[in-house]
Amino acid sequence: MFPKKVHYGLRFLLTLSGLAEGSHLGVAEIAERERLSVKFLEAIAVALRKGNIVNVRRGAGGGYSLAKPLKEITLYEIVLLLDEKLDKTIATEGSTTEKAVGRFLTSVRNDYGRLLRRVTLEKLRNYFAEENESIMYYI
Amino acid sequence: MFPKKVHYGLRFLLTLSGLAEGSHLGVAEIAERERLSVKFLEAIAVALRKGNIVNVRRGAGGGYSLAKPLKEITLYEIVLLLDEKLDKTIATEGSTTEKAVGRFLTSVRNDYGRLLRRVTLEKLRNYFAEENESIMYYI
DNA sequence: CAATATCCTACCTTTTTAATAGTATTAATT
DNA sequence: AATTAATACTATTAAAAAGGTAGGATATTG
Repeated sequence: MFPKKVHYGLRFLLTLSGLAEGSHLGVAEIAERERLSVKFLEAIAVALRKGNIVNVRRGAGGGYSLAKPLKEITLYEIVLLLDEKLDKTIATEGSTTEKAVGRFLTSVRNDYGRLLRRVTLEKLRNYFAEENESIMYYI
Repeated sequence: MFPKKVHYGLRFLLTLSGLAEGSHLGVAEIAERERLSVKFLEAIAVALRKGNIVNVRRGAGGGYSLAKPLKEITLYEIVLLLDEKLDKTIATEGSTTEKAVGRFLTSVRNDYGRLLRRVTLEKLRNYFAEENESIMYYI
């Protein structure tokens, strides 16, 4: 249902969220930790930067950091930046059936958008924390 | 956001909803009215029949009819039958970030499913009725 | 200035979506 | 029973989107 870009983007942000205040992490480093393609992750990072989700510091010793805490980032922003499907308009022209179906599906898409806007990445962080706890028990 | 199959399927059902009780309409007839590919619409009709959304009468003089009124059909059923994306499971294995992201996105997908289950095709019919009214004014 | 990291453009491969064609099957009508 | 009108099935193809690669340009720190 969600493209890989969204999955990878969330893992990227999750990794950044573990960073100390004021520090940065490079894409190559993150890609290695997460076992993801460097080049593919680069493109995702650029998109997130353009959407003001992350800050960048270019050049040697640079990398990315979160522009705001996870609880202030909604899933809607992420999906909008990394999955172009959401904003392309549904045709509401043509025959009466076409118009009716177009308006109907548009209203559902709007409801879906509202749903995504209510979900923040704080929930993601909670899942992440849980996973790490359960690993702790093994040790 | 929704594939053509869903758009066409809804137009197909909308056309059937105008039918008198006990009568049937062939795919070729519907495809001509709606200016859709006969063969493509055939495949959609078969899927809807397998999902018990429509009844079929094969052979000469046959065709399709609604198996139940529009208000008893949810958008969830239609999307599930005509868009395979919704039921394929999201991976919740691998690294801790992968698991966390998997669980997070699965929960959102479930919320989306609940949203679709609350939407019935009665709303679609209302939009359709509106469109037809506004045409009436022109005449 | 050298090293390091992002940024940009173009390309390639695989998968999915959309559509088409031909044939087999079913059943009503004559 | 033959004819005809309809759905059902299988295979193929074309176009679009998703996923991934490659190389070099650009910026910035040390």
